[in-house]
Amino acid sequence: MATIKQVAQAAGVSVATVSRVINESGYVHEDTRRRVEDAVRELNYTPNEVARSLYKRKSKLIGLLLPDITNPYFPQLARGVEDRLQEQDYRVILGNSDESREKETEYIQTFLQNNVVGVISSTHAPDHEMYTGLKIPVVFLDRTVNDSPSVYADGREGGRQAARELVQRGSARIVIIQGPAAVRTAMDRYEGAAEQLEKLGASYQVLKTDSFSFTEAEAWAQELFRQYPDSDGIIASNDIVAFAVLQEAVRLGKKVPQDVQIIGFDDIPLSRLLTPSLSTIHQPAYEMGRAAADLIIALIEEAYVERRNIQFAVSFIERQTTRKVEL
Amino acid sequence: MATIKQVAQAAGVSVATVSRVINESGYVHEDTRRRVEDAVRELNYTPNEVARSLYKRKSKLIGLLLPDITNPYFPQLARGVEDRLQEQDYRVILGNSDESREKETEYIQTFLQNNVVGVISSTHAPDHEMYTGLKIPVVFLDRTVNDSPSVYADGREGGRQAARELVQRGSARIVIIQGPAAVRTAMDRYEGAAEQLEKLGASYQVLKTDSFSFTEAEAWAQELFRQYPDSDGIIASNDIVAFAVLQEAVRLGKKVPQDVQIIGFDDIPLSRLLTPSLSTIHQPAYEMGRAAADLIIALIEEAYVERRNIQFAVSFIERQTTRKVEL
DNA sequence: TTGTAGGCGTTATCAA
DNA sequence: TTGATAACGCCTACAA
Repeated sequence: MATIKQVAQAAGVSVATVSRVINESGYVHEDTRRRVEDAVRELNYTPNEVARSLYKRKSKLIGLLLPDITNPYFPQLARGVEDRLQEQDYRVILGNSDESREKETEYIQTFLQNNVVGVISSTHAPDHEMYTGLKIPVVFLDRTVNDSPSVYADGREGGRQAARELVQRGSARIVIIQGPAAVRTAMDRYEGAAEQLEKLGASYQVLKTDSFSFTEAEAWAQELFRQYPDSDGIIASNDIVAFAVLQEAVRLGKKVPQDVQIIGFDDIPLSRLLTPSLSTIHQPAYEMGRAAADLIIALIEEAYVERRNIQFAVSFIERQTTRKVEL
Repeated sequence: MATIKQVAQAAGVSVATVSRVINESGYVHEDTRRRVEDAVRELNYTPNEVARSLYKRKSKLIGLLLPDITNPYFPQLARGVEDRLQEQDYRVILGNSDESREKETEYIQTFLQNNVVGVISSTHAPDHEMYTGLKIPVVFLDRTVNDSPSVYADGREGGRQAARELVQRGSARIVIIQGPAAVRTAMDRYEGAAEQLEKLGASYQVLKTDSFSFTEAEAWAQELFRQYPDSDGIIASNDIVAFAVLQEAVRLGKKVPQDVQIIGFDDIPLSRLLTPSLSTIHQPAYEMGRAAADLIIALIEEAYVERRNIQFAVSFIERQTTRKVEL
């Protein structure tokens, strides 16, 4: 990697002049500009971001903290974030927190040590001091936070929709699978569903679970039908759990959607390829990622940002785990 | 963020001394060490990695270049890489290349600008000059490369296994779905399968496809049964395609695995939750990610590294899209 | 229009 | 055992 000094030498000017042309700042004669540009090309020079970062006390790096990239919902968020950031010449440092405060703090710390200019986090502890004390902007992604910048989907409405669709399609003994109580979004979905079912005067049961993980999804699915064997409509806490529920239902010889209808949440890419394909509540994850990136960039680059809380609408995606509604 | 100067002042020593204690280098009196440590704690000081990086001309950053984190196979690799790197205090800058040379070069460039000390790449162009010209170590992940450090699974053997298992379970009109010709691993799988089928004297057909994407998987599945309606055994190019094939088979009223058996490749987490669950060739993605991280760290920190090419064994995971073999 | 020089936060060399 | 100080590569007053 060539340095600015070498370019200066090659072009027969001072480093200041080189700096001026590459940053397009200050005056520089057309001729010398050309000479410098030639030298830059010649030496294949690109500025050392580290030196820049040291001087300016800020970088083009943004920290992205996700619970677990392995969970099928997050890659889409990550991709959205990354794509948008990339377009604006920012780069992302990735961290998997596993919802652990300790890991989160550690990452935030090293983000800071690397002069990141902002962080996008999908955390359960948005009001933890590790965030509130931060001097750089933070955007909470997939988390509802009122007084801090955030991008999220309307989980509550999603829950309502799921409930509505199920009832409309004739389920009468509905079970809501409630996700981890600590996860705000999971609770939103649950509350929305419960609220709507009550409003409709439908009876329902609740199965409490405490994680979204692959491995445990199967166990819950079994538990579900053990406790509520005659349930005819399941509102799953997310698509993964819905996959497991479908599998268990089939194993028990139930017909889906005839005997039991299932609705997931998230609309991960594979739910369309499931057999039968999964009816679910769609969250525009990729767009949400992009929006979060947009927001953090705005917060970094602009003095004032109007819309600091961006809510995305969710939508019911009708596929094959729910019955056709009679018109 | 406190600086070393502030710590020095607080401890009543010079920055050199502070540097010595935090780096545990050179002599420093026990008493002053304590004073410094107190100051460090007091001010909550952590060294600025950017300044360090500038001086040392290297960072604790490693670039990770993946085709598309959204493809269910990659998050596991990424997680493995990230976990291991994190344990050794390295951080990862993530990039999605979409297999585009242009994007790859751009990322490599900015990685360099940020003083990354190594890159882990899952590229199709390992011998492109952007890699060969690099002065920092590169590990190719999920790509077979003979003369460069790499971590990969034995795709060829995977293909053979898939073929063997299918024949053993009675499929006689097998179709191999061949992935993108440009993708070495896809070709390995294909060749392994073809080779084994020939060896077994089994007849087979080939359906050529040119990407692994979600959206097109369905189209290929349709194409597959249009061209080979009486096929009774499918070796899919990966699990996603297998998902699509299963879906199409069911749609056509075929019974799986009675009428047609299906074998996937990768063993993405959701294939276990599919209904019927997907028989597939397992690649230890997470471990491969970790191994790649181990390898890059070794290449960075050690003068000589013995095992520069690490091959992982694959294994057949028997689930429900293949018949039980008669003993 | 251009160049000099100081400083960003660290580390390492060299004297003291 | 400790402290000045140069240097890493860049940017920006300020001077010329």
